[in-house]
Amino acid sequence: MLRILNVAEKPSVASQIAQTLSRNKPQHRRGKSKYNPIWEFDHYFNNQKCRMVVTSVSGHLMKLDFPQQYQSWNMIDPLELFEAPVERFVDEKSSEIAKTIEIEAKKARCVVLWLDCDREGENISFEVLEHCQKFNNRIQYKRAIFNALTRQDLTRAWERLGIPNELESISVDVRRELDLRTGAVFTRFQSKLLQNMFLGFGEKQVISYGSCQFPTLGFVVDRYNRRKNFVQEKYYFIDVSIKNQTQPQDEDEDQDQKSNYQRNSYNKGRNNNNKKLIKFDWQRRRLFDKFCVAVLYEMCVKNPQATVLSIFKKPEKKYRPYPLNTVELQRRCSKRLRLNATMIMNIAESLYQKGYISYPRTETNSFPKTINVKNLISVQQNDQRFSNYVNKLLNGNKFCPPKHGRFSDNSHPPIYPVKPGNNLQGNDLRVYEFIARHFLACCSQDAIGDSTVVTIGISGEKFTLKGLIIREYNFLEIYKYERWSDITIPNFHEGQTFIPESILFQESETQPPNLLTEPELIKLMDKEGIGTDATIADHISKVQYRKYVVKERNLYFKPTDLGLALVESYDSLGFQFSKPNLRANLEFDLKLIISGQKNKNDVLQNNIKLYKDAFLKTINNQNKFITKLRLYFQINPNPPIQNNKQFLQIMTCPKCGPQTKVLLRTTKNGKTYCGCRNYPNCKFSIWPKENVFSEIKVTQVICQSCLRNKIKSFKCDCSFKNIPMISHLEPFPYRACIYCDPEIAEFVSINMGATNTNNSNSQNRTFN
DNA sequence: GCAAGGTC
Repeated sequence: MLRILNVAEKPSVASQIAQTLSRNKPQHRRGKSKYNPIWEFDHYFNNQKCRMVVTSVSGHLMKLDFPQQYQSWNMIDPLELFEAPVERFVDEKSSEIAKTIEIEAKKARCVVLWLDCDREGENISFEVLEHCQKFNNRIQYKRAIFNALTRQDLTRAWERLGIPNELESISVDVRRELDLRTGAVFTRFQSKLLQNMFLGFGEKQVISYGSCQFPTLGFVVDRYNRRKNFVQEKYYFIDVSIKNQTQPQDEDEDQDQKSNYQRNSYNKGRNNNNKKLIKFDWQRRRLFDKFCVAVLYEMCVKNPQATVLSIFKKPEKKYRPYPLNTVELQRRCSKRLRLNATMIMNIAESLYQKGYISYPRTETNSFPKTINVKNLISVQQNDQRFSNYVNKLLNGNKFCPPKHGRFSDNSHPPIYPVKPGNNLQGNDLRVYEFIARHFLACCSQDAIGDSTVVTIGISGEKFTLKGLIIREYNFLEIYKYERWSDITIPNFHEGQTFIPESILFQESETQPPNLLTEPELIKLMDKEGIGTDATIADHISKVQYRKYVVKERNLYFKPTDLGLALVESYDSLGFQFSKPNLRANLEFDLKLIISGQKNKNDVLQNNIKLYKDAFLKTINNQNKFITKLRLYFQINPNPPIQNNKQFLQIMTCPKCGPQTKVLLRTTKNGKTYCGCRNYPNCKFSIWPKENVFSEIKVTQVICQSCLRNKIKSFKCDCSFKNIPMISHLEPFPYRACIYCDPEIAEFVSINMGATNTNNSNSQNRTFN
């Protein structure tokens, strides 16, 4: 029978597809990975009976990385990582999943790719496809395109299978490669520089750079600096109050008061408790010109009679929230429950695994038509905390269909509770309860009130007072995370006049902004496109883990010296690493790749050039960079390695050919030598007997002697053109061939390593 | 020992 392999992005989706298409009768068996089972059932494909095999990966199947010879931080110049080859291979962590797919692909005629319908999903599609084709090069393939995991969507996707979108996938390849290269280059560079040059950094302390980490850090630093550099300014305003629960007086009730105002700020109620006063807002709010406010104030005091100019009444609403997506879950829980985003996501993940809530990684904030929200509401009927309210929604007239937000990931619905959370405890309970209350709130009506805005005039100045009477709390009854309060004010009528309780000349100062809180940071990252709903929490954790940022009082993010030093160092060179622009520009380019307006290589090469130029500039201006760092850290008087000489290219490798360089290197024991970049594949190396390599320079001179004799016999194609010269030999500079000059031979030994020739004498030969 | 993005 025709056998079709179906692969989803995660086990839950595989299960959903199998349940739906099989009409709830799939057979279940274990795969090689215990987390990714296989479902089987009979089905029809183009009216032909087929055997469906449905399984899943867990996110990306493959990993992108440099080949093994580029893994050494000590032996590889970070600069090389801009051009070094990169390899895509099955991630060790996914090896069992890959095995399942291999086995099933061998037996299948066709693979249908049910990966999430987003950029990453498109990329994973090609990873899965490539892996299938490796073991079955005749396998056919199709892409299932679906917007939700509903029967309707899945069935339609099955009936109208398409092809994977290669451009979308390519855009992800570009992002991955750039993130890898730039991350590795700058991480190694900064880590080594700080470890070697400054005190206080452990040999293993990684000072990472990442295209999302740095903007995240940048947001924190930016707010910190705005606060630090804030200049307080005095401002002035007029404060008009009336007595609370006092009916306004008629104008001629107390003529004596007027004369009192003329003397000074008169406060009729000064013996009363101030809390009993109701303050009007000055329509000018505040002015920075003291004299100006003083003049206006004097006018008011001289003629303090207030006249009610207008009374404006209108209904007012407090809007219920949109259906919950991941970013809002993190932002709101972080704000209201004071949990950090990583913790929230871990809890949400575990609630999802235990079946309490729907899939928690979603961008979608509107419910698809296929989901009956009333059924979801009824889930909460048995929960004592919610049963009364649920009753009002389902049996009263309090239900209102949720609003439609404008975000969608075309795959997952908003987050909602799936079963009652009666047994939960601690933070699990708090997060669950938030999700449940939020869900019920978004199925409720907006809160309704009546607002009254009273405007009065005193000597030409206007003051307003706003009152609010809440008529129906509606969603606020269940959503305890938001407040809306009655503001009771006395009754006024237009044209009415009265003498205020007090008119005061007030001065105050502008306040610096607070340090950044986690909900604010989440909002900024989301807005500026730093990270995704699923990774924002990771980036926030990472900048703390890396000690760039600390959280104070479990509330405010503050940059550390390290965080500030890094941002300022790159800033001093004019690089916007800590700003969101670079990432945003890349995102823009990726969209152009997808729309076919730019090609992969252009974007890749342009961006590599951008970062490479920045890196070269960083190295060439290391002093500038280091000067900034010295403001925060002390120089290590005994640096372990001469960092700047670490990666000098000495010559091309006589064994590997002109593409491969021989580099100046240092052993763990601090001994300097030259070694082929291709180590451990090539063991060619030059060992000085004394430490004579510190001044090695490369020349373009060809050694005629070598061409004719010894070297050639070692199959070292001596067409290499570079001859090191060693400076401490007289006359300076001493210029000679490192291979055949007897003077040099006294100072160096050359290890050719194992060669492919049959000449066993050629191994480990020295020059003596 | 490095990134960001999927995911368990």
